[in-house]
Amino acid sequence: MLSIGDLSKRTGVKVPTIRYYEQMGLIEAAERSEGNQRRYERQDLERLAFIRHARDLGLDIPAIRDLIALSQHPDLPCANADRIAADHLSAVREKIEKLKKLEHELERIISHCDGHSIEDCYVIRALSDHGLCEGEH
Amino acid sequence: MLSIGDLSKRTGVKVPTIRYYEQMGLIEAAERSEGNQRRYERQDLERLAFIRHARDLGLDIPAIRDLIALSQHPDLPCANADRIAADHLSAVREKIEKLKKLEHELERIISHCDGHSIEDCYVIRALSDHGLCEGEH
DNA sequence: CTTGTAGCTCTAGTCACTAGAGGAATTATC
DNA sequence: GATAATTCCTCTAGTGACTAGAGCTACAAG
Repeated sequence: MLSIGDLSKRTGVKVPTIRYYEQMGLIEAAERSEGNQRRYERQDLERLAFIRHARDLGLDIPAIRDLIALSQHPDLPCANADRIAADHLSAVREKIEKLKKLEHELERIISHCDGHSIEDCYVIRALSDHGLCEGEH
Repeated sequence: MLSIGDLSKRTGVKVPTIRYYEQMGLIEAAERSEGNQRRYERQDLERLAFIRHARDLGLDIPAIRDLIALSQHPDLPCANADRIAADHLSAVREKIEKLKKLEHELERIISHCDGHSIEDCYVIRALSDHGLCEGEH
């Protein structure tokens, strides 16, 4: 039987976050000690590690809820789980594309600035005048 | 003299967002009509376009506040403005790196899944068992 | 038995908006 | 000039995934 602090140390998920996940329905409400403190078992450890892992991959809570639900029906086809992952992958790729555009624009603006006064500062001027930009954003 | 709606149409910034920017101190409190409605001038249009542009580049509100303050001292050196942009560029690059790692991990997980049952689903298994991952995350 | 740590609940704060309620002002139409 | 439609006002609360803090209780060590 683990306390919430033990669970936290073993999974790297902070104590308030564990309580938050319980509230969000990602983990079942834990059993309690006589003094009303949460007590966990190995099962909960695994569940929380799963959640942690999915969060690290950037999945949001509704997606994780879905994956947990799916994982409890081992006999179903896994197309749905694959779809959740694939959709997330698309979203990640889109974000990368957007950020790359920003990266290039920022590089360009910065490299154009000669570093003298604000009056001539290309950073400020580029922000003031969209016409100095390349591409749309 | 423009109404808030006119300003919104011309800059692409939504009406409530304009009011929000006023509240955040990014734009000065506008003059009011007799009936207490905001009235704007060309100056405000330019300021708002500047803000919009900076937000599109991903700068946060405190950074924009700083840039606005700087832009009002044309005689100062522009090192500070450049630094804000350069710091933001670093942050953008870090995000890209993190997302690329996620992208690869997701690709790997998805490609390993044979698409049959949840029981064997690599997506679910990879989440359950960190040992199946490459790299740290 | 006391002290210190860890636990409990509940509320509010983060960021940059967005949505909605309930009411007043302005503009367009008749 | 009356009415209707649209826009505007303020204020509050909600978003996601936590995080911080207040005020209190439980438990372990010495």
